Amino acid sequence: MRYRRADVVERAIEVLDAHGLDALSMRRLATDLGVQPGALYHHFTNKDALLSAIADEILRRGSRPAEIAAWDAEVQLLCVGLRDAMRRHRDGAVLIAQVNRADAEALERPLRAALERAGADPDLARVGARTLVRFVLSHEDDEPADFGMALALVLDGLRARLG
Amino acid sequence: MRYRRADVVERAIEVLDAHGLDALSMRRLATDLGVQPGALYHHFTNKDALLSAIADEILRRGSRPAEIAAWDAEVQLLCVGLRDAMRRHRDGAVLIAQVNRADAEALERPLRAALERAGADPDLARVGARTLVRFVLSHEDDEPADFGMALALVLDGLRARLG
DNA sequence: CTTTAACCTGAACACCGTTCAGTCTGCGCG
DNA sequence: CGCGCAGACTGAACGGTGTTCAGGTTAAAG
Repeated sequence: MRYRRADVVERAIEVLDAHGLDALSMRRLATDLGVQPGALYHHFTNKDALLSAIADEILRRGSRPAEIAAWDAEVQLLCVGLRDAMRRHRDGAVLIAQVNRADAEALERPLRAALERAGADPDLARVGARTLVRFVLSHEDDEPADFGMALALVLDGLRARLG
Repeated sequence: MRYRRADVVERAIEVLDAHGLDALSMRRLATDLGVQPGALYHHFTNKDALLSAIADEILRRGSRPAEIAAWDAEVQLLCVGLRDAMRRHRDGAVLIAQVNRADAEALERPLRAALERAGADPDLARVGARTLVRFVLSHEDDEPADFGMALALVLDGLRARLG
């Protein structure tokens, strides 16, 4: 059997869901594919690149078309969407947080755009978007009610600055 | 030379500051102490226990006596104190965040107490404290101005609920 | 001076990410 | 059909990692 990049990513996500991020080693994934470990380096320059591809795929599957709504409803929708995408996979938040550390821009962009459209100045939009992303990434394991309460807290803070 | 637990922790912090968390392996630390790797397991049951002891020491050094002040000033002081303690050491936030995942209670307690003293109900105090801790841990590398702005955002959200 | 507990050795086990020269194989082209 | 080629893979190694453990050493207390 010969694989392409996308096949490897898909199988990696299966290993992730079944055994967790700690178990997702290059060797384990290779064995799972019935292939030598070195073969994976034909598809990805290193493990970080593989994890990055997995994160992209997870987020791609979870992305929804933008909706026209009030800015706070839109921000809430983006945050909940991100949270849901993460939570569909074991250790999803840890994985995405790890990748996000290398490329924070990607996740923050839509939130920043929403805040700017709501009238936030660039600094507030940047800081607000970053705060929200990190907030969502760090609340993976919380009860939905707690997450909602915490999100409302941050949104109130933004509301006080946007009117 | 023979060492005690505290000696090992202190040397570990030196290695951390000089070479970063990635370089802080049991072997590296053992070599640095002029000792076999296995010797470290006489002082700590495993690496996590060592990292936990390091985090405790870093936080202990950074702790200050409680001050009597308005609740928001007190909360701000606690957050800034935590941030400062982390930032005194290379990769301090990553290390403490890692340990905090296993024992979140310790860092949240003082904040929760402050919020409860300010009149927050138990749920709000718990969620608020957790949000603040995670917020501080994830903003290690930010400019002080950005950190201040983001903290003000969360504090505003709390103010809107506490009056 | 002896006992005892703390500390450490030396070696091994089972993993990890990564590299690379060489080999195989499926597919399009002539 | 056969050829060539590029993408996919092998097999083996390199230098790391955390961890275990039976046995040896050493400092300090009685």
